[in-house]
Order: sequence, then structure tokens, then C-alpha cells
Amino acid sequence: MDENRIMQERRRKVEDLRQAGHHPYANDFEMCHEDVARALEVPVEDLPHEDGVSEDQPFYKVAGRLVAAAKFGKAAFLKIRYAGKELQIYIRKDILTESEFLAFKKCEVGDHVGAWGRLFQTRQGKPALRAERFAMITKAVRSLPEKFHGLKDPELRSRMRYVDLVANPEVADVFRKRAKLVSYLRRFMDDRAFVEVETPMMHPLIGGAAAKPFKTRHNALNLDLFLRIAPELYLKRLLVGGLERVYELGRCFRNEGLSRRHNPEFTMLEFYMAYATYQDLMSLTEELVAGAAQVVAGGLKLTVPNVEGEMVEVDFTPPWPKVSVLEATAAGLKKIDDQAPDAQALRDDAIVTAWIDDHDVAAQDDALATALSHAETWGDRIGALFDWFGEPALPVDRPVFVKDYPLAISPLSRKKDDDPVLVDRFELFVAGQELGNAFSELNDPADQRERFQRQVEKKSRGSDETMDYDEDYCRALEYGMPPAAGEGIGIDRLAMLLCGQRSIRDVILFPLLRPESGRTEKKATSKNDEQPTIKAKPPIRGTETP
RNA sequence: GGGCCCAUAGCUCAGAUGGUAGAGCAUCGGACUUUUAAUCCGGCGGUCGCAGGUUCGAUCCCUGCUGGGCUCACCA
Repeated sequence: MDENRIMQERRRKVEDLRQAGHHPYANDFEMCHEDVARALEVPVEDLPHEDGVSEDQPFYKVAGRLVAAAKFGKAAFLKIRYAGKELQIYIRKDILTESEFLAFKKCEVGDHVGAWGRLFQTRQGKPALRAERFAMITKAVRSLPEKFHGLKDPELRSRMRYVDLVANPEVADVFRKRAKLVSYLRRFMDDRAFVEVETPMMHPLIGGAAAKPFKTRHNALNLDLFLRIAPELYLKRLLVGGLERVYELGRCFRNEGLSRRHNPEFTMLEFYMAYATYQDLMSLTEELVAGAAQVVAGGLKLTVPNVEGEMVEVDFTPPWPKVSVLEATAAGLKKIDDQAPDAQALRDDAIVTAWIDDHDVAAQDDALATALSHAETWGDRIGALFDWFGEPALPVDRPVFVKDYPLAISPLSRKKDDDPVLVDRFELFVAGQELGNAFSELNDPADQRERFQRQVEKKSRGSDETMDYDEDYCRALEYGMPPAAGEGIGIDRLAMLLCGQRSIRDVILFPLLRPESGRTEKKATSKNDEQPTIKAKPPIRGTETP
């Protein structure tokens, strides 16, 4: 039976309902939003069997999507779902009107139906609502996926999320948890006197992170714009203006490939706190993430997907270990060469370059070779070595702060007062995955101008992921930005951890997909039943945490 | 963009060394007033992703294309 035939049958039922005086898309059924949940709260033992149902019992008015039906001709059990809860409705021909029973006969899995009645316990000891009234509310003309195996094709699941959510109820749970996480984050920030702001998503300049942007255009102003890769520079302008604690929870866009951990459009929590340091933010981050684990996942010891997609145990109980970039890198190098330079020796660029040459590490890995060939300074080289050797060697059973990054790869961070080749910065790693990036902010306008200048020079040498020189931002700093620390946390990745999802696509309702082609336009045979093509309008996507 | 794998009914999947194909669910008709993937009987349902090639014959082998998955690269 092809899909058109199924739809024709169902459209026929729509007409049958109309002719019998029913509205197949009614919106006048009186129900109570709380009743499905309330009905399920009543202990089954307290419910009478069907023959004991009396008019003294409370009346429930429920509605929902029909997700299962066991029909027997003159009776039936229907299972409806509303707000993630499922309730059985027991239908008997002899208590419904003839018209209601006809509506019941026309209903099938996928339709929205409603019933009024009292509760009883079935012979199997389950609660059920004995329908004294029944109504078809909305007829579905497409059939839901097969009930036992559901919808599995990953592409169809994200392309037709509306079906996925119905067919795989645990998917809805993930997104309810994500909503809980987001509201928790707002509460957390609001409780600490942070002001939530919304800054532009369309930027005339690229800034705040190292990434390739999406381009767009404003016609009336004849202006080329970029979708923001980070809100950082606008938020810090607000520090200048006197909003000493600000945060923004919103979308960023990075023009990159897709992976299990990257979506071109992603959500970031970014916040700035005047008169605080990156050390202060470590404690705040511990509090924030551990609190989120409690609220969303109900505990501090969680099973989460690691960077490889395997499920591992992580203990979020603060405080978390801290390790410097140089220490972490040295530890990683030791694993492949016990004569490798230690953290102190790594400070010497001659030793670093000699070790790289001696061990011919570039020859072992094309990507590392590329990274090293683009590394212009000691700091770039340390950054590359940390990525390849330090990161994989980080502890994975607890979250870990990696701190004190080289200046060269941190154009917006404050130099360490006692060690100016490094900056007051940390990144948070959980199960090998980068979750957040934070630093004490650079507020010396002259220094910032030099750093921008270096970015511009780098771009002129061919790099496509550098920041533009933001003159207005420098002007703002010249009015005096209070000392501050700021942080960005990748919310999609945090949601992956707390919801135990391996793929970022499983925590984003509508991840970017190629536009649909071919697969739904195959047949449009019947004359008045053209098969409408499903158009999934792909949102743009973004990627990483800062 | 590279590598590997995949595409059979609306959904989940079988299948034939190359002889044009099956199950369950869904759907339609019938029976059935306590089901939990209800059951029983009967029916409908396929350009085996698209286009070429080899062959007497291709859904199966080959090539290309399209779409997808994993992965690497790009990317914090």
C-alpha cells in the first residue's frame, strides 16, 4: 500500500466525519490541561474496577494524540499521549452516543482525540479512563512510523523532527532537559546580578574568536555583514558602559564542517564579570556546571559521551583539577618520548623546534604538519603541540581546567603580570571535549591595538581565521573598561553531556541538513492527491564553543 | 574535499552464485465488550535510489550520479 493510498483512505475518513456532522479539525473540545497528569497520580489500588465506577468519582476531561489502539468491535482501549504522559481510555459502545461511537470507529493511531470520564482499574491493574464522552479532535492523514521499531533513519529523524518526537518519546525528554538546562542557566546568572543582554548577530567585522564566518548582506545600507562568530566584543563594550555583569545566551555561527560535535549554528552562554579574574571564573564555572548536572541529570557522577563518542563516567564534584598548558603538553609528549622536554624546557622555543625536528612529528600526521607549518611563533607551536599531544593526555574521569595559554593564540586575553608570554586564560575540558573558554580580559587599549595589528598581518599572510581590526572596540577600551573576566560555554555540548547524547544533532531540534531532494517527490500519481514535498527549511548552523 | 560503508513496501527489515521479491507493523474488508507490539481470517500495497554498461536476461555484476551514515581533514 503506497503512501498515497493510505492518505486517500484517511482523507476519505475526514469526509466521512464531516458528513456525520463531526469537525475533523475541531477546536471546541473542552479538556483540562492538568487532567492527564492528575489521572496518573491517583494510586491504582484506590480505583474501583469498572463495575464499581460511580458518579461520586471525579470527572476527567482529557485529550491527546492517539498512540496505540486495541479495538474489539464494540469496545476498545486507546492510549493517548499528552505532555509526555500516556493514559488509557476505555471505549464501550453502550455508553457512547451513536455519533460518538462513529467518531471512534474512524479514529486511528496518530489522530488527536478527547474523552471525558471517570477512572477505574483494568483487570490488568492499570488505570484507565472510562469514556462517557468521546470526540475526534484532529484527523492525521499521514500515518506514523511503525510502532515497535519507530523511526530510525538519522536523516529522517532530524529532517522530520515533528515525527521523530512522536515516534521516539525519549527524544522529547532530551529537549525538555535542554529547556531545563537553559532556564537553569538564566536563573544562575540572574541570581548573581548578571544582566541578560542581546547584542547584534550581524557584524560588520569578524571578531571575538578564531573562525570563518558566514556572509550576509543588508540591501538598503548596501552593506556586507557577517553572522557573528562570538558576541565577545559587544559584551565588553557594555562593561565600559557600566553593565558590570552581563551575559548573553544565544546563537553563534561558524562556517565550518559538520561533525558529531560541531553544528555550524550553535548556542553559547557568554558572560563578563567586572573586577573578577579568570581564577574567580574557575570557581563560578564549577558551581555553574555542577549545579546544572544536579538540576538536569540529578547527580554529580554522570555517564557522558567522551570525545570519541564512548560513554564514560565523569565525577563533577568540585573542585576540579587544574593543569597548565605547558604541564599538560609536557605530560602528553612524555607519553611518546620519555626524553621529551618538561614543562620548564618547553618555554624555550629553540628546544621546542629542535624536538619537533628531531622527532619528525610533522611527518607522522598531515594535520599536525599543517598546523606546525602555519605556526609562526613559539606560542603557535605550543598551541599545536597541546592540541595533538596534551589534549588527549588530559584526565578524563573529572572535568579539568587547562590554564595559562600562550599569548600568541589569545589575542583578547590579559597577559600574566609575572609571565607576559602567557595569558590569564583557561579552557574547560570534560571527557576530552572542550566545553568552555575563559580569561581575564585585556583592557589596555594600546596592547589591544597591537594584538589586532598582529591579526591583520596574519590575515595578509593568508590566514582565514583571524580577527579584523575593530577600531570602535579600541575606542571603547580607551574610555576605560574595568578589569574583568569573561567566559563562553558551549551549551549544545553541555546539553550533550548532561543528556548523555553522543551527537550534537541529538540536542539540536533542527540541525542543518542539505535541502531535501528526490526522496519525497517520487510519486504524485492520483489526480487530486498530489504528494506535497516536505520542505525542511534548513537553519544555518554554527560550531564550536569559544 | 579524502577514505570506508549504505540505499528493497508508508515504517522496521529479510532475500536471491544473475531468472523482475518477502515478513512484521501500518492500511482496507470481516469477527471480537479488558488491551499493553491485542488476536484470528481475507485483501490491497514495490520502476528493489537515478542513469548508463555487461548479459538471452540486471534489483543483484561494472561505471557514473544523487542522497545518507561513520571517519579523516577543515574547525575550539
